[in-house]
Amino acid sequence: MKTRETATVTPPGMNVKAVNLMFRAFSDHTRLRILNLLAQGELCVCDITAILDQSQPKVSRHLAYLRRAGLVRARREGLWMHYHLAPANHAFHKNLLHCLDCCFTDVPELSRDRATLDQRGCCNGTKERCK
Amino acid sequence: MKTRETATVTPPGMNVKAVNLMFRAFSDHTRLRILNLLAQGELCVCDITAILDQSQPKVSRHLAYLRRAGLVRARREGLWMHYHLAPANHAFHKNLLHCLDCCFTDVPELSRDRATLDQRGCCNGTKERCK
DNA sequence: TGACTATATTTGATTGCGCGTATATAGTGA
DNA sequence: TCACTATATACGCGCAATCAAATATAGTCA
Repeated sequence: MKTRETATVTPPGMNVKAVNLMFRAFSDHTRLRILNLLAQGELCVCDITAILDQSQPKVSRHLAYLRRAGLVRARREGLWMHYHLAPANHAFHKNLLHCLDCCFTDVPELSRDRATLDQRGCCNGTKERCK
Repeated sequence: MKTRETATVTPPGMNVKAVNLMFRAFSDHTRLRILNLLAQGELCVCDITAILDQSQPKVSRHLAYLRRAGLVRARREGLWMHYHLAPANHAFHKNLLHCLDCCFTDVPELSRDRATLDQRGCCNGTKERCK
């Protein structure tokens, strides 16, 4: 087994280092926008790239960061990598996800991103080449 | 009026920048330990310095950071500066404070700090020179 | 006023982070 | 096998954050 998925998941008993890692994951403009989108449901990289209007390497780099922090998980389907939020196994993690659902509804940039997602949909549904 | 206290408080309608500032404030080892202590009640700089066993300039620098982020407030009493958590005026801010109260009880380093505070007390009570 | 104490800030070096660019990898289909 | 697509990673740069040490500020008391 080459994937170290389980090793990167935050353990139930957290230390300060793991806590910092999660906070840092939320402390970046682009990563916060990505997490906000994934809170709406699973998306592939090309969707995120298109909605955020950011370069593909940049988005991939941040997704790798979020994976290492135990905040997102990936699922491969052919060429596409689908990302979704990792289930929270700690009160702290749950609390952060709660922010995405409830506390950031009035942050203009994040609601704009959600609106873009709504009207654009995700290529996952159509299985067509990414717009 | 020279103090810009009100200008640094997070506005009710938050933008991504303000959100990042708050997350960043929680993303540092020392600052997280300070916030954890202040969640137990008001403390002066010499108390924090002694409990965390960190240099005074380092603690003051991080307290200034937390003040700029709108997370703590200061009150002068003679030579002593007393710091306390700022009241939360946004759901997101409330949620972060909730982490200090509930989500981090099982983080070893933070509970150790709280235990040290309990047995040592704060110089505020005795008004004596700082140990 | 001057000595003393608690706290704040500056300085200069170092480290970490995010970026764009280029390149590598992995899967598909001919 | 080869061409193509989606995604991931390596490299090098510039900027921001952190630190220790030194110094400045502000308040107290004689």
